[in-house]
Amino acid sequence: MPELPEVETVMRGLTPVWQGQRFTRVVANRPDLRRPLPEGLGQRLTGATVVRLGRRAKYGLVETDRGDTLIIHLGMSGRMRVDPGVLEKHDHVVFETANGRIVAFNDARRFGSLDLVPTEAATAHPLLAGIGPEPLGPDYGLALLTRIFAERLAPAKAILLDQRLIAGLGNIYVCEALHRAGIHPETPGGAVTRRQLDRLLPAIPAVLEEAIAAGGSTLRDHVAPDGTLGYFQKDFAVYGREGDTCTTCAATVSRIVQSGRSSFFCPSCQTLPKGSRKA
DNA sequence: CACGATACCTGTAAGC
DNA sequence: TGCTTACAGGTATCGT
Repeated sequence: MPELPEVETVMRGLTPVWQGQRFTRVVANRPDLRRPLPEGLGQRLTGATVVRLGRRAKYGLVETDRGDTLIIHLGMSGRMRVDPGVLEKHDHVVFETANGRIVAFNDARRFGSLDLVPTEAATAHPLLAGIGPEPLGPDYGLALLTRIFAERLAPAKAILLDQRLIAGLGNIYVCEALHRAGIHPETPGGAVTRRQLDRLLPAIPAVLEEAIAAGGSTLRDHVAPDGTLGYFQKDFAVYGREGDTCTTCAATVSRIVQSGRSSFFCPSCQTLPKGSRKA
């Protein structure tokens, strides 16, 4: 699930709960998620104070005064439940802080992961080392888009999903950004026109920032009404709207499958450039 | 190297 | 109602 905006929202929601707080108890209820949990996670975190919370791509980062950084990935179904009251199935790791707050990492499918590494090694961590520029960061621009699309045969959809090329985009926001830019998801990267790139350039940060704003607005006092952080409702133009009317024109939204994943698009707004063939 | 297919795991909704 | 199937917002790995 969680793509860049959801992870950003989760970390912003956790900030007032954890910032400056000391972990008093951290309990893992199972030995692994997608991968084994770090050895001695509870012991290593207990007594440490959170100095900073942040995000890189779809990874949440929690830096402590012991020089360690907790790296959180929510996978497809991961959520942070704040002050959950009663623990539920799939509350795999439970964090208690000195302010009496409780946060449960809940992940039914266990595609998520947690790791704890020295802060100076965090950016070199295998999970983070190969990740491309942040679309809301200083290295994002037309030069980046031009570079990642140029001379590629892979479809535009696959290029934007590739975390090594650009960070944080997932299935929803790629579909939405391509729709705004008028790019058919099967357009080979190298066939995307300059005109389309000019539209994509503002479309990507716009869909992300609008989603962050929508997530933030669901966080009344920084925690969603049901105590969970990780999912929020947003109205999408094409994602999940197969068979419905396009929000921009009168056409019907289509769904195709590309490398095993659904792509939603408007066949009227999003066209293949003349002369190009589907990737 | 670049790309697509598959596996990982559980829950939910739709179809029969 | 029950059983079966398809699908879900991600990514690592293994083919071709």
